[in-house]
Amino acid sequence: MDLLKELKENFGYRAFRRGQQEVIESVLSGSDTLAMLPTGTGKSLCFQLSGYLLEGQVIIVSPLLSLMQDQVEQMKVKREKKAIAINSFLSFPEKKRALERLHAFKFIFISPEMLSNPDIREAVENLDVSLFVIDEAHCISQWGPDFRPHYLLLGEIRKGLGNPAVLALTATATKEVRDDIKNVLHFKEHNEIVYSVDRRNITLTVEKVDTHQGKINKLIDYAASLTGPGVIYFSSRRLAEELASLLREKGIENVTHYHGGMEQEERILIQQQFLTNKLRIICATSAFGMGINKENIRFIIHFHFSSSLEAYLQEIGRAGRDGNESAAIVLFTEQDLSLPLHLMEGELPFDHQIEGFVNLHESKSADELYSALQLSESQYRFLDHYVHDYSGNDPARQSQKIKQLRDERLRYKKEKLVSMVKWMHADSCRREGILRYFDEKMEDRPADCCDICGFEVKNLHTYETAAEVIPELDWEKRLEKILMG
DNA sequence: CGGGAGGTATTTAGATACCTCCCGGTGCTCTAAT
Repeated sequence: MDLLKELKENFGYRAFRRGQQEVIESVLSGSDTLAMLPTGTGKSLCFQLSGYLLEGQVIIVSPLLSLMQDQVEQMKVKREKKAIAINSFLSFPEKKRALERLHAFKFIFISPEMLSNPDIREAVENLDVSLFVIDEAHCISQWGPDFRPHYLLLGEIRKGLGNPAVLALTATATKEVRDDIKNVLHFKEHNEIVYSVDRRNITLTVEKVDTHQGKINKLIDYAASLTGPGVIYFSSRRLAEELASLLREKGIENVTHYHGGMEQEERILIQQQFLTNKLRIICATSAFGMGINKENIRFIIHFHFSSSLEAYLQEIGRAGRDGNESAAIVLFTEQDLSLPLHLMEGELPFDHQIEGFVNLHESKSADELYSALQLSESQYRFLDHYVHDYSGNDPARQSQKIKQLRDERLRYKKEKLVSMVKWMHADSCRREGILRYFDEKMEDRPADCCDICGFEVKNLHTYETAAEVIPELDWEKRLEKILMG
């Protein structure tokens, strides 16, 4: 088959980007495929073109509603009408109608939660699915075991679909995480297509500061002196808000905050304004990022460091997609370690909660369990998921098993955190450190590599400011469309 | 665990010092009430 010809006919492009052809060839050969391609490679083209060249339907599992809506919308702009997103944006009658005529669609976007619903499963199991795509597949490993356990059911769901070929797409996954993904999805004969995670145009800097106030002062300096669009990451919603308003008080314009506690509409609006250069700096929690396709982000500052090197790489990887020089700066104090540790521990159930749950879950409702054991949502989900795995055992044994699982998970997360902290404290090249973590070797050092290699932020090339504000997109209509489906 | 808010004591009427308490991220979906 002449893939180039198909590319030209279907998309009007004359050449593939790096990795795309290889992925499509693997998918068309019928093998399961795990593709790790750098951000901005055009991963969705891989499953779209493959879909056109295969007989049956394509199911795409996506972690975020906004991501799904966006992809469907983009496909519709390109005159692909046979794409639909099945999610909670649909009203009950809309959902019912969509399920009745699901066979009429070629590309079906869906969340792992929705896909686990028995009615939906029945509907999709009647389809003729030729490709099962998992977008942002690292979520399986990053979120599956506690935050979003439905990710762990995808292997079973695949079986129900008649074992179609799988395409798992991600930009950052260590070898360990890739193995995890393959296990959960029950990979059979497969190809792994892995490209380097190195982003040569992003310089890496870690700055140790003595106090919290010292970090704030540094942040103000950077926000005032760095040009171009940037994102500042925080691990607290309150601080993201406070620092955004402090920066505005200091005369820095077009700054706002963004986090998961805000209204969906407001979040979409901020993304749009950032994309069109009406906002320059976003003070955000980790909620900001996935699905942000902005070419000219010039800097990413971490006011709080990420809880793993993978997450860090995802976050800084949003900079410099246009290939121009960009900066990643971590500001840290030794005291910063307590917050992520605390968050990790609070996410999983404590001993007494495990024991209580094991004893009470059969006689009490979910609401009663929540209040009797003072459970958070993620603690409840963890317990609810694993209590069934050991239902044959006596309560003491059951509790012991669940505690073991919790300890393992906690250890796993702490190890990731420790790798991040060690990396920040290291006195050897930062780029080499990251590449080593991903089992890569550095071939060729870029000129502006990292602070250890002699790079100083003050020498950062002054960029052409993206002064040009992109003409008013009709965001209100867009917003309405996204919200109304 | 650390930072911020708010209260109290101290010392002398506005401000500082110290204590205690509280809070802290990521997203999906369903249901019930409006």
